Amino acid sequence: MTDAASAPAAGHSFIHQIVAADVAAGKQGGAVKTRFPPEPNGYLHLGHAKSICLNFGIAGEFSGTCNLRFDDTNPAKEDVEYVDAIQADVRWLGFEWSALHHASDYFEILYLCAEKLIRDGKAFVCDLSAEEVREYRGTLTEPGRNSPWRDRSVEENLDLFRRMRAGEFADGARTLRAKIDMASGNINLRDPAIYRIRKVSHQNTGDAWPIYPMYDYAHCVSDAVEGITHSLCTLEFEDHRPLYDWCLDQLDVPNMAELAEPMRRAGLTGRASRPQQIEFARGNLDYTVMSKRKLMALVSEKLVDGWDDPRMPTLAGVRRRGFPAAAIRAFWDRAGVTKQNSVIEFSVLEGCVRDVLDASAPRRMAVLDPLKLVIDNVDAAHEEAIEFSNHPKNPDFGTRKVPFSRELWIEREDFAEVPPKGFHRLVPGGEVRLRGVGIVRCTDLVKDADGHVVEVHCTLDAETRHGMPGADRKVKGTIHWVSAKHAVAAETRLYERLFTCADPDDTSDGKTYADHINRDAKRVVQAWIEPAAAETAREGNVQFERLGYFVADRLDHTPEKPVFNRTVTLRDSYAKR
RNA sequence: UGGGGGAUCGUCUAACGGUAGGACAACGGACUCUGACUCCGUUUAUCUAGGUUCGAAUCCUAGUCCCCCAGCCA
Repeated sequence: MTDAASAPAAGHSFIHQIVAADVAAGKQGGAVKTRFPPEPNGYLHLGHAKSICLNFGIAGEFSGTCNLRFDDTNPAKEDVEYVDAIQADVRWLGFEWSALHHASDYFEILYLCAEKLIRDGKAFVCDLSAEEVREYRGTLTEPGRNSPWRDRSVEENLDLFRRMRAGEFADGARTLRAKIDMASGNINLRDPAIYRIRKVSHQNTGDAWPIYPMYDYAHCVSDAVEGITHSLCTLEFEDHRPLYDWCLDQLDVPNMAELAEPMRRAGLTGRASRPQQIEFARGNLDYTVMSKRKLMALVSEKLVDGWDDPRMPTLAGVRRRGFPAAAIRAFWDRAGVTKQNSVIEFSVLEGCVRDVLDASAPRRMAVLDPLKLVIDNVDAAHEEAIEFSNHPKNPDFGTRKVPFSRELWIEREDFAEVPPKGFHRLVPGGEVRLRGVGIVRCTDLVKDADGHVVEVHCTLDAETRHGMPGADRKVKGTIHWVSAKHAVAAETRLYERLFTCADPDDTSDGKTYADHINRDAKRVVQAWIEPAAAETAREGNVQFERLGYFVADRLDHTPEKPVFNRTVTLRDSYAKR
């Protein structure tokens, strides 16, 4: 990251340019304050990670701050389980918020602002039912009609709104609506509801409020009272921006003296701002789904083993899969930030994961599909510990001892009685190097009644032992192994992509995402691993040489009963042929 | 046929009137006690049509295609 070419793309995004220009012009006193505002109604996924990286990234680059704010204005959908999980996920991703807030902490402020709108004749209490409101709204091509309640007096509106707040009316009986323009081409401006009656207990405020503010109204005010300068959100909010601006222009939050005390009570110590909303495109990935509804369905229909299933694109899922947080961050840097809808290939993410893991994961040996290899010229009682380096390039990783004996497990696919063209591994009469040991020649096979090879015999060329003068002799292949006597049994969970097609959201062929689920995306295999691998700490990444990167499961793994999840395979230019 | 956005290699992105560049993918090759890593090389792009200009991905005009919006969800 030393030159412009390798600098993070996000650093040169159009948003970066806007912010840089604002800072240079001294807007907002040159301050940069952002926020990541999830609704606590589900787990965070890779798409959220883009927003997190962007918001915290921009704040970091401009020496600003970034808040975590729970956009919890709809108690019916929200739960503390999610507010806890979201905090854990943001921290795991590697970010620390400047302040933690809830939109619900601002209910009093929001209420005061609504009264101001009413006093200024900019909002009214509407008695229309939900269906009636829909009828009055018009359509995309026809203007709407004014509500018959639109011209109530300020006094009546104030009285009614206070009684809404007092809980006098039933759910859905009335709403508070902004008085804007029922003929606007932008439907968001056709007198949108800003408060609704919902006698539902809230995960943060309990039963204190029978009315709850709507997103468009609550979000801009929340941004303003937190002193946010740049409010970054996704493209679908572009036509909400006029409403965002309308509310703030009517309210002039920074100059509302009556907010000083409530802001202090909400833990807000800074000055309010006049924030600006900037929209960017969501980040989509192929071979997965990212909508909360579909992820929720995968969990509730038990198509996966929970929100943190390693097949899930949730942050909890990719974490359990073994994707390092640094790889997720690098991925969103590579993907960039623009206003173009796009679907990024999963291989870009895998590339980032391999980059990080190649540098950071210690090497170990494991055999997933064992075939017995007997070295006839090694004594049956022979045991030795061979020293292996833990990383091929970085000596800082140190070394470990790997036990070696007469009988080994090798990978079944590393032996072929009739080798395909280009096969570099063990064949009858052929030679191959046993990693760290020396060159062996296959001398014999043992087959079962069905003709399957169950045991391979070979002899070790003593001159080629590691450290011996003949060790440099070239052979085409090197294979990994585990000493049968010393091997530790481990459960390995092999994962592949969750969907069989690149765009599971595409329903043009009459199928839905559920029809494209890859039922074989999880395979559990009993493996033999070298003793040092069993000692891996939970959530520790390793590379099982020639197989892939694996992570010791953060919940189930113990040195006695090791459990590894396959994070990603190694690139394999042979398998592709 | 209302409003708001967007179109550059297969994918993601850079360019801010001056050599269409990078990453990932793919394909070759070198190296290798991981068919990994690393290194080298190759293929492939400005939605269309006009216009302005010495020069256009960029500016103008007219089209085309794609995305979002009619919750008392966010």
